[in-house]
Amino acid sequence: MASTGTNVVTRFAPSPTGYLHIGGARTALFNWLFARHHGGKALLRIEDTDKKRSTDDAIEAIFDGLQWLGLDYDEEPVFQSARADRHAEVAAKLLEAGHAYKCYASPEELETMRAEQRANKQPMRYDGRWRNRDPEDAPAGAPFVIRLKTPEDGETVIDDAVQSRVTVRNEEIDDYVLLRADGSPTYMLAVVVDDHDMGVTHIIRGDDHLNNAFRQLPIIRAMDAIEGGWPDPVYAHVPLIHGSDGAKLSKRHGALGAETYRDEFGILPEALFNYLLRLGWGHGDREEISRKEAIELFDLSGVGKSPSRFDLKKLENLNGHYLREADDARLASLVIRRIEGASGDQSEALLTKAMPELKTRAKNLDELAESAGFLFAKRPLVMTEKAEKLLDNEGRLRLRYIADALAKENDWTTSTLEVTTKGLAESMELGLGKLAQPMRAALTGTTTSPGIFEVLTLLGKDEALARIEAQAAPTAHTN
RNA sequence: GGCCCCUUCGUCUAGCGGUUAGGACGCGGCCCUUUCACGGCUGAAACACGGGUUCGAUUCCCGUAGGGGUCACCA
Repeated sequence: MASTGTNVVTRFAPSPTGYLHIGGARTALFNWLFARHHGGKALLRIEDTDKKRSTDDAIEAIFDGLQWLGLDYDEEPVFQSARADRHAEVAAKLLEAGHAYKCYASPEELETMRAEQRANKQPMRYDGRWRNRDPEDAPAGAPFVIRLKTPEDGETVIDDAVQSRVTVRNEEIDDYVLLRADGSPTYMLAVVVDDHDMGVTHIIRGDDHLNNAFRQLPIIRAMDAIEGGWPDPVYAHVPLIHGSDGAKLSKRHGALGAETYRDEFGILPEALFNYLLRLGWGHGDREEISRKEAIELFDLSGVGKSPSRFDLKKLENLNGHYLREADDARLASLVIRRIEGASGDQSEALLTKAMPELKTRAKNLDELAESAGFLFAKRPLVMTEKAEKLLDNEGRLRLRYIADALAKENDWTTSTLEVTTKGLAESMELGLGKLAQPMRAALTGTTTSPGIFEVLTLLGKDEALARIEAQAAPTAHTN
């Protein structure tokens, strides 16, 4: 089926040694987008061959991260560890057909070989010492590995969909191990076999695998020679994401899991989706791109060849954009658990009501939660230092007048309150700000908040007046 | 060290022989304004270097420098 070449099949193949880090997430995104763009299939494979480093928690974290980003897959995930027999079967075919051979060199022997190569400044490669040796020479009952017999002459050319034409001389590629002494497959064998069996047509992955492609291709070509039906896949090696210092993003180097962006940084999935899309891929001037548009626009020709650096500032800017677009009730449900003293349907309803005013002022969910704090604060409010300064004698005196005026207000709506307050300011020959700022301090305990009349209505007449009263001078004649 | 890849504002990028080198984030200024945001306007900011090819190079070729990746019975 893969030989028809018309149906696109991509795969994301993480190894579950940790969370879904940001580079993996982008690789997953590109694969998914490419498949969706072409109406093909997006597949998922867990490369859990290394049992020692793979954990169930990591697998869960990866599924969770992908789901959060909205990347879905067309078939059940393939677990590489379950396919060891098939990998061994292919190795046996290669061996039988003379494309592979048994190597009896011990790990210690190979280590000294490398040490010598290093000392002589030679390239460190397996020297093919068992390639043409008579199997009769094998020490009886000694363990052996199976190595691929790679071409010695000529060169291999890959027309990479991102890197364009890349050529490597075949002598650079050594006879690497396919099957370990214990009969288990190596990664190099497993990927090739799995990609073939899954019908993968386009291999989109980080360019740290570019060199691997030249090692994997010989397996594919050998199997194609043996039984046919093993076409070359299209390779697309995407440049890696670097940290702000220009070094490869790794666990030691600030590569965080998707859930960290979600839980700790308060990032919306659509924001990360958009940011990751634009990291390494561009389409003219387009910056804000929806999921739907991304599927329409994405193609490999838009992927750049140079590595990019991760920039949290830009992610947060994008997040602010999506926050403003997001549904109010959804945001309320996301943010409520981040707010002290807020819980239950009533709180959530109030949050939802306040959300249009709050969300223009936040870049992430934490800021959103912080700005909503005043809605749920208990009297007496704790004042910030700046708020305290606004509540000097003068401020408290003004609050006295405001309290008296607003207490008589029956129509507790923003428009009416605005008329009343502005009227009061006028009669006192003060700018509105001279009244609004002390009010803000009294009502929210801070110097920044949504519009003061929105704050009044959100709090309701009783609570608002109580807060103002709590800070107002006892009488209008303190002096 | 061998091999492979990369190089446009600080960052993400547009550009695909002739442009005042465009946009976005961030930064500065102004406007809006009850605070903070949002929004609008605006400013500073880039073709790594050296050779070619060409009437003409950011764009094509070759070097140099710098950066990155990779060299396991890990994946």
